[in-house]
Amino acid sequence: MYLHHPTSSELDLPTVLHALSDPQRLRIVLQLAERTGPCPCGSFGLDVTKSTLTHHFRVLREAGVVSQAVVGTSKLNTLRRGELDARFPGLLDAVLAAERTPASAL
Amino acid sequence: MYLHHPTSSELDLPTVLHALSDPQRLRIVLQLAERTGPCPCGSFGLDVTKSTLTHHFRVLREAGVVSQAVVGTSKLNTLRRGELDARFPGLLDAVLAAERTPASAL
DNA sequence: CAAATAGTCGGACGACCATCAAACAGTGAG
DNA sequence: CTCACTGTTTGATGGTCGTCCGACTATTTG
Repeated sequence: MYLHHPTSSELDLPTVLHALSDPQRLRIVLQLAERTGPCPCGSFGLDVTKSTLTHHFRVLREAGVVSQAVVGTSKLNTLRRGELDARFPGLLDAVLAAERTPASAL
Repeated sequence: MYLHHPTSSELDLPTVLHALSDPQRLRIVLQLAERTGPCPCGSFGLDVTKSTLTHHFRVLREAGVVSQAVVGTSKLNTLRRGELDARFPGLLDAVLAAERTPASAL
């Protein structure tokens, strides 16, 4: 079972922005950024079905936002900070900061 | 003919990211950032129909990315840099920089 | 007034999206 | 071996998206 991950130079801005434009996926990315190590799909407390979860992680992986490694029965997810920062400097940080700041804090 | 523009605190991250996730709209935003003053919808050299153009500008305006002012027979568009930077610091700049940098320049 | 210009509106189209339910597959523990 | 766990697959549904066409409105200019 091979999992395709785009290389740094294959990263496409509209595709990445689209991957980040969904609230559930944004929640995943934020938690991934705040955790120290790789973590399985089912550990994000999202209120959606397993199949929907699979879908969201596939979108994130194919956009190049997340990398997935098969370990035993789980898929361990990691934020691809390095690649993202190389191709789109500052983008991920800005998105994370924005997501962390509620509108009320203005 | 009233045009709704969301206020700074009404700006929603997924909505803004979605507005920016389309190649045509990205082109509009980039040109808007590189120009000095407000400019009408038809001045971006996009290869789409007028009605498609209307659609894209509505998406951008309703997301709060662009502000539109009716002047005579045109609608003058301006990038809402201030509001965007206030609510999502660094986001617009990162997107613009990313859009300006081709994948080949790595 | 007539023509040209700038954009809108409604309807249509195919494509894609987020979601679910149900059945399935692989791995690890008892 | 069997059960529990993690995630996949398939198929479906309702919704949204980007796009077009054609008709329309409103403004400016001749």
